[in-house]
Amino acid sequence: MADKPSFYITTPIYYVNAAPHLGTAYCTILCDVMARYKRSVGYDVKFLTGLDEHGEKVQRAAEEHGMTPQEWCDSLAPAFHEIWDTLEISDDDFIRTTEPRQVAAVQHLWERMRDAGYIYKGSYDGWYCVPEETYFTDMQVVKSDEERDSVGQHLCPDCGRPLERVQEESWFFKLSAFQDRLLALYDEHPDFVMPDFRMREVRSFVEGGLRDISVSRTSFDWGIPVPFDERHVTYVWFDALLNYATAVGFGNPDQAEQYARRWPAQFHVVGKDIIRFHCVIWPAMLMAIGEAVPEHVFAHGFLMVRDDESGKNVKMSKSLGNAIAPEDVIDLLGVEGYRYYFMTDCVPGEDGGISYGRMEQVYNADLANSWGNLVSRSLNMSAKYFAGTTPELPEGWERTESPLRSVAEGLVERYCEHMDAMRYTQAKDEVMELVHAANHYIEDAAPWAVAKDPARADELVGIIASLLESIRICAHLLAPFMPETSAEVLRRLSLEDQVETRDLRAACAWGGLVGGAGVTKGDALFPRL
RNA sequence: GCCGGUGUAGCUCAGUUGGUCAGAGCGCACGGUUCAUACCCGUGUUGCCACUGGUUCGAAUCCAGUCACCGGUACCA
Repeated sequence: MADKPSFYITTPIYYVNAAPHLGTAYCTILCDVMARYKRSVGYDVKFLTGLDEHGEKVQRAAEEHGMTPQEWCDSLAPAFHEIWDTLEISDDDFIRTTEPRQVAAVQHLWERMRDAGYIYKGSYDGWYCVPEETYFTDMQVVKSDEERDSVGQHLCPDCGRPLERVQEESWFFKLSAFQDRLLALYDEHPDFVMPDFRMREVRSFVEGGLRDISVSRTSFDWGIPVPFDERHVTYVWFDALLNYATAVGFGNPDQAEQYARRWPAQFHVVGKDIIRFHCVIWPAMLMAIGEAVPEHVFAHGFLMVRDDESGKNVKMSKSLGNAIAPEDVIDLLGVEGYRYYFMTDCVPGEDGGISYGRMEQVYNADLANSWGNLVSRSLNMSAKYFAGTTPELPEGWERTESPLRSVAEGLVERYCEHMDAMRYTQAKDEVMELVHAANHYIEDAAPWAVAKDPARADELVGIIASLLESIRICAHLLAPFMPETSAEVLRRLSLEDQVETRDLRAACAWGGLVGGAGVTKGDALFPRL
């Protein structure tokens, strides 16, 4: 275990009040594919996801339901575990910010921050909407006033009623002190923020100057108490962001070894709406207490609903009635089709235009017609021509020339290069090239004709063997996207012992097929829609 | 307003440092085939490479301007 390099990847912690939706699932699957891929190339992976359970909104929702905040959170958490199980998410840890480990870590952070001198007490000024019981910042108010042409009136952005000016004592984090160090970080690590256009956005934001941020509240109490000022509870940044460090033992002497091994994280995958917290505030917090900053923050785009008629992308929303739920997609494509569609048809980093029409297209073209049918026709022929088994392989068969062998040459290297950079669409294209080549090869080689001529028996062995070998390799490469389908394909080739790969390059070397082994044709992997 | 980006076949997009760069996949049309999930294979798809100027022997590829669209512009997990 310890001899393998560590790879630590995280999703954001999702806000417990909102049920898991297509966007959170998308982000989590992005991470899962990376986690599975990294395991297959030999990393000791830790994949973390979890829930953000503190805050005023949770407290209020709990009261409305006649529960304590903790009871309320406990009642919502199972929905997340369920959907992640359904979607084959292979998380190694699931953190909830109400857990003792998080409370201890956050309080430890406060002490370290205070000792380092980056915390001071000040006053948080803002606007409060009494009927809505919500706070707004100056910026939010000004922006909404500009939008509705009511400048100077200070109306609630949500309900439009007049706001009250409020002042609240608060602890502040000296974010302003980190401008230069953040810019230096961006210079030294241009891929700290990915994709690169997000890096430019972050940089120009920081170049514009930084303000200190309020990190505690006294107006509600559902939060982690500030250890040296019990009237205050921790506000989102210090609580939520720290979860990534907490989960690997930050501030816990009993877990010093794990922390040393796991931190810093390799990847934080986040939505583009929260990059500032991850790319500015979070590294500044870590710098303040002298801890290492994460290697990469990857910002994914939003899923937009694409109108197949007009070609326009529209935001998903309940009011527009165009929202798509994970369950809807599962019903249409199945879990593996779901994962494949979102991972290979949306460019990570950019907004994805999704539609049911497109889902069907991709599923039928790639999964049913190309990949599924290739497996089907190949296994069928092997079983038919070789009495229910793979052909007996002559000594050194893997060294004989074959059109498919040359397509497979270097494939795993090209694939890995793309996967490492989260270019899933391109990694998939590489694999599909072999799938298409194999389908093409069947046409050229016409094994059904060869099979009719006993004198060409050796030729038939070569054809079927290279087909099955190509399928075996594709199954390995598609496994991060569709783990169960790949496992099933390998099982049908009697290669169940290859399912848990720890050395993908070796697994994808030409020649891993076992001859004379049972072949199961089985049902269609992806029935056409 | 300011900063950044994009504009290439019906759709999604590739096109490195300017000279087979006019491409791929999907969709669609037609033809062929049968091992297979009515699949697969082949052929085709009449594109002012947004517009206008400029640099150059030569630009989708460099420069300037115009138009259109998108993202960012601090407390939204």
